[in-house]
Order: sequence, then C-alpha cells, then structure tokens
Amino acid sequence: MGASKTHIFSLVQNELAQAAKVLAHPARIAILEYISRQENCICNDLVDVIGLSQPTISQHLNEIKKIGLLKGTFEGKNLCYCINQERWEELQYSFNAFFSNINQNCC
Amino acid sequence: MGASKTHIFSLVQNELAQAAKVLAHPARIAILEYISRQENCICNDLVDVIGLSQPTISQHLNEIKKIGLLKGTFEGKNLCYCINQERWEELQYSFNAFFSNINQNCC
DNA sequence: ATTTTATATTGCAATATTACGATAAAGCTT
DNA sequence: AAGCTTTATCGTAATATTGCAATATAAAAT
Repeated sequence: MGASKTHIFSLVQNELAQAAKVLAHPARIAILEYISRQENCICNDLVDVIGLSQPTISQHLNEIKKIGLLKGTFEGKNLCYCINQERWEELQYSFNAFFSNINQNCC
Repeated sequence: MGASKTHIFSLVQNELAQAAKVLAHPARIAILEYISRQENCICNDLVDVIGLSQPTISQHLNEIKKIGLLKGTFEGKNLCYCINQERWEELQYSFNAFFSNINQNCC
C-alpha cells in the first residue's frame, strides 16, 4: 500500500498528525525559527541561510503555509512571509493538550 | 535525491524534527493516547482497537520506542508497553520551548 | 513435547517525501 | 518594452514511509 489509512482515525488525531508532519523536517523547523527572529522575511534570504535550493525552500514554505502557519503579504518586490499568530497558538495548545493527557500509573 | 539533508541543521533542530516525525502519523497518536488511558497495554488489543494489522502496529510501536517514548516490560505472557514519563516530559518541554520562542512583531 | 497465543521480522508493493535543474510567472527598474 | 530579480511550478530521480501477507520467534498452556 503506502498511503496512510487516515479514514480510520478521528479528525483530531489526523489534524495533530498533520501538524506534526509539518514540523517533521529540520528545514521547516529552521525556517520557522528564522522567520520568527526577523521583522520581515525575504524568501531569498532563506535560500542562503538554510542552505537548500530555491525550489526546495519554496516547497517547504508551501507545506508550512498549507496548515495555515504563515501569512504572506507583498512589500515592495519581495514577498514577506510571517507567522500566523492565531494558528501558531492553536497548534501550541493542541500539542500541549496532547502531551498533558497522559496517565502516569502504569508499569 | 530524496533523503533529508540533516547534516546542515543543528542537533536541536534535527531532534525536534525527529520527535515530530513520530507524532506525524495518526496511528501513532492513537496508540499513544490508548496506552496512556490503560493501566497495562497488551499489544494485541491495539490491533483490534486501532484497526491496522499486527505487523503494522508492531512497526509503529517500534518507531515510538526508537525515540525512547516507551518502556516495555513483560508481565505474564503479554508484553506491557508503557509511556516513558521522563522522555515524555522532555519532549513536551521541547515542543513548548519551540512554540514559545516566536517573535510577534511582524506584518 | 506439542499446541496455542502474542509479538517481531522479512519481503514486497504502493505511495509520499525530499531535492534540484529547468523553466515559467510576476513585479520592479530602466 | 527589455532586462533584472524574486518566487512558483514542472519534471524527474532518489529515498522514505506505510501497510500487509508470510513467516519466524518466544513464552505459556496443555
């Protein structure tokens, strides 16, 4: 097969997994960290900073965008990507809820 | 190519990505949630509860074990997997640190 | 000792991800 | 308009992941 059987899991489980998948690549972690340190983010910087090709960076940015973590606005000739604060906090809350719901009395 | 260029990223970035990768499948989310709800975990239950074949469940459990999230001990004839509390909290801390380090003054 | 039960491993097919060169598109600059 | 810069898309190759049938292993029960 190869494809995940997403239909046998709950929406919440699938959404958390989907979010985790976006964080499951060091380039995307690095991109998010970099954007968060900048006032503005010019994409071309990322190519230099991260050390991957421009198409690859573009693809990674797209993955991050897909789950709503980035807002993009144009500013002069360069595209300015920024963290979507609301979505970011939503995910932070989801991960934290997941990690907090653990029963300790076993073994 | 196809393989991730892990060597161009920091240890912390790679480790967080690695942990996220384990959470990046709804079956593994479901397995962790299920284990956390039980006093003991008999693996064979998981096959029924999750709805994937025994070899597939075994593989997923192995992925979870690889990053140290499970402790396993034998109890009678059944293997008992449990959440490794220390490691769990470590990851919770890592994710939370990542999510908390976001600069808001952009766009 | 043989059977039963539970878990792990192997091998393989289907699909997904990662990466990049080539090229396209879109907006400035002149 | 022509050229420059920046980002997106296409096409393709390499690798990784997901899933299961078949089989192996290991412990418990008979």
